[in-house]
Amino acid sequence: MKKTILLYGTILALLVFLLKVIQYRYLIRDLSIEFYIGLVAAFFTGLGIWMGLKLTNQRKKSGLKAMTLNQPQQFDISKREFEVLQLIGQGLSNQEIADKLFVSLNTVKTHTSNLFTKLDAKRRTQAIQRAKDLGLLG
Amino acid sequence: MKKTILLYGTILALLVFLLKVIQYRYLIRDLSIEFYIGLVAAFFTGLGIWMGLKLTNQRKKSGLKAMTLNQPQQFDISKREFEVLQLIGQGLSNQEIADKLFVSLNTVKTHTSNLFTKLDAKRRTQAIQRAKDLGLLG
DNA sequence: ATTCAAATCATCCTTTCGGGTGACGAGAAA
DNA sequence: TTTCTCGTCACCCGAAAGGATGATTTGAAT
Repeated sequence: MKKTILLYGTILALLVFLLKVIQYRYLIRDLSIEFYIGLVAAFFTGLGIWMGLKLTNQRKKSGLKAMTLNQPQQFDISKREFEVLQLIGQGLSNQEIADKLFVSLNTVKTHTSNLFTKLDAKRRTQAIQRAKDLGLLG
Repeated sequence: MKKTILLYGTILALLVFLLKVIQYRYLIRDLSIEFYIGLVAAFFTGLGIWMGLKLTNQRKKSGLKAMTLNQPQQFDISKREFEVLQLIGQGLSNQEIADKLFVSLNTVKTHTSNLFTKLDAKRRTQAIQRAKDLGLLG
């Protein structure tokens, strides 16, 4: 980051210097101040976009780190609860989850209740949101 | 997009004009051309970063799958239904959606019913999944 | 003017969810 | 051994969600 700022400042200084040189060498100072400004504006707009992309790329990288799946244990979520959470995220009903995990509907409901408490969610749709924010789900 | 370009050009023109005015009014033209350039550079760098973020935000949501979000109209989903769909995706209950959109609970239920039919989903959690698969939600 | 889609709201009814509580066995940890 | 967590299951009850159907209004298109 410091490198970027330094590079940035250097480019700016160089550009100013370059313009100065052109200015004093060819004496076109009065002819096209607008041209200069337009040039600088266009150049730095592009540079800004580039920087913006770089910044978002870093965010994507950090997002990918989160995408490498945070461990549910870090949020007091047990393995079984996490299984249920994943199935909820896939849009399954409690009954379908129960069938898929070979347990009773009541068991699934217990797990979901605990999940909602631990994720601070009131609904399963909210739980999905929370889980994704926490990097627990893709 | 055209609006953005127009706005952009307008801002640029205004800035140039402003500098011109300052230049001829206070006769400080020779004193600080670097200052002008720096100002313009900083301003347009910020503008570029802002534009870059705007551009990447729109592509960020779709992630690895597609570059742009699909339009809900392509799936016979009306604007209002899409609004409801988005709020569902944010984990809101029907009542909360009704409050946020200033309509009755029954209206929201009608929209959700139509959504489930159009998305071939049985539950709202499933609808979220389908919508994301179709590139309708981030 | 007529047609049509969208948005709105309603009623009735069923299913699913969610909260609260209690219980019991297995295994790990103290 | 005792304690504790985890996973399992049950019951009750209220809230939320979902299905089916019909009605009204408004705005846009024909």
